[in-house]
Amino acid sequence: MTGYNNEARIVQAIDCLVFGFDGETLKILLIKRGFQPEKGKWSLMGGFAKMTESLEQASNRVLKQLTGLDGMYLEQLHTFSEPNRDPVERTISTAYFALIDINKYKQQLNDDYHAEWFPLKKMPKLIFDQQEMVELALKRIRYKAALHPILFELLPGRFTIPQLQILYESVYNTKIDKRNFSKRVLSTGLLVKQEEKDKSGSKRGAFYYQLNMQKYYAKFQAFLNFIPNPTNLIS
Amino acid sequence: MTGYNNEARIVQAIDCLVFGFDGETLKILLIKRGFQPEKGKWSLMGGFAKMTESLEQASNRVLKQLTGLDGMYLEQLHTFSEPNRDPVERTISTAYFALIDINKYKQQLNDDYHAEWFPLKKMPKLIFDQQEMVELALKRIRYKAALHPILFELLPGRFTIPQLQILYESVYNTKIDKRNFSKRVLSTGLLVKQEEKDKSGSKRGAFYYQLNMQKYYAKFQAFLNFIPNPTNLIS
DNA sequence: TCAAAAGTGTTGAAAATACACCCATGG
DNA sequence: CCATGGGTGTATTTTCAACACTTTTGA
Repeated sequence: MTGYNNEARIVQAIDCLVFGFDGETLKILLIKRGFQPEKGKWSLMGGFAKMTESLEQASNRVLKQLTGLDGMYLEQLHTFSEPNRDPVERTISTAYFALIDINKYKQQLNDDYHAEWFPLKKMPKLIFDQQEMVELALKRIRYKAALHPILFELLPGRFTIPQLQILYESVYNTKIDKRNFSKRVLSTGLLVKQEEKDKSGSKRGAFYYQLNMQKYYAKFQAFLNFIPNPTNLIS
Repeated sequence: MTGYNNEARIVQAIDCLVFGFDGETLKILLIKRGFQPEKGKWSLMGGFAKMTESLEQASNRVLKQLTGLDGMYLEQLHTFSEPNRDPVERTISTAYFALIDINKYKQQLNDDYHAEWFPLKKMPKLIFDQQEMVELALKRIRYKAALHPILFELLPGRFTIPQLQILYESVYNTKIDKRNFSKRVLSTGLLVKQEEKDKSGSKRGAFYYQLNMQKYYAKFQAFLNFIPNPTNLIS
């Protein structure tokens, strides 16, 4: 026996949803397709699984090509398998989402793929079922970030509490009381106050914080509360 | 252009993790493989995606074959893609888990697949990476059931609060105070008290409850609390 | 000196926990 | 009549939400 006889063999794709935060708003990285079909349209960065690599390896390979980055936060989102989702040929695609520090993103790779960051509200229409992928990823991020500290993946190694608050506010499209917010995040014990201040955002300056990586890994799976009344937000 | 040239084509499998509750403990439905490879060993019920069906359709097809049931709770768990996970041939498998009312399960189908329910603690070793699938499914169920009312899918249309409590206790392998438990579940507003009692478990009898399906669908995504101190349980 | 953002504390309300006794009934 | 499981209430603690003023400093 050298294989499964009589079973269909299907092209297996991956699509990568890359999110970043520029200090103001959550953004997604899209490429301008340089090939058919849908040449010239905006799309997610994708690729195909090779015979000898896992889908995680394929995603990391594609993300490295696109961003120059390794070892970023990457999570399997969902596998999309509608028979007609790809007009070229029956294709099954597993979507992954990545959260990166937008500052580490390698600008010079832009040109190869004509990649561009889009605020989610200004995102162009995407090809195939990619719109659905983005919506699902946003839901997942909002869900998970209400309970787990994933949004730190979007920030540089040092960040201020006001920066962090703007990030949460932009992800949930809401305003949060700053007194309660800082109490909540500091009570997790994940943050270590630095001596230096970030003077770029104000005259007085805001203290930098860093993640305590020990506690970050230890508490990642715990239910923490980052968002007031999450029940009201996630419908 | 009639397809993607030069891309690998891979056999796409699905594996179904079927969970049930017998009033005492959470169980999983396994089949005894009647074919190679690993003939005679216990395994999940699986199948292959046909060219013209989605993976959801494939899972439902396979589950109908196995259990005789339609329309059960079914959720995509994860896609497993290690190149060597299947010794026969490179195969990618998307795992789905189903929660069913064990009483609706059609016993007569047993014989076709030599299917059997196993308490999770007494589960035999499974083939390939199926052990990993079961562990991941359990994690997902525990996670989700702490916040959302999915465990009702395991119960018959009418059930008592003591039955429900035993279910939660067995899923989380813990003891819960019955006064606080009934307060918690009743406060969700999801349960409708019936006039009749279940006399099978005690002389006095326990009132039956039914789900208010309107509210069940409406509140499914909300964060409800079914478990005390979930942070301590889910590590 | 003043505009603009950072930082901090208290109080009341709501939710969660701990805990123990009475009830109904079949045998 | 009694053993067994079903059902319920309260007091305490903890958590969450609402809310406003002072500090710093570059321009």
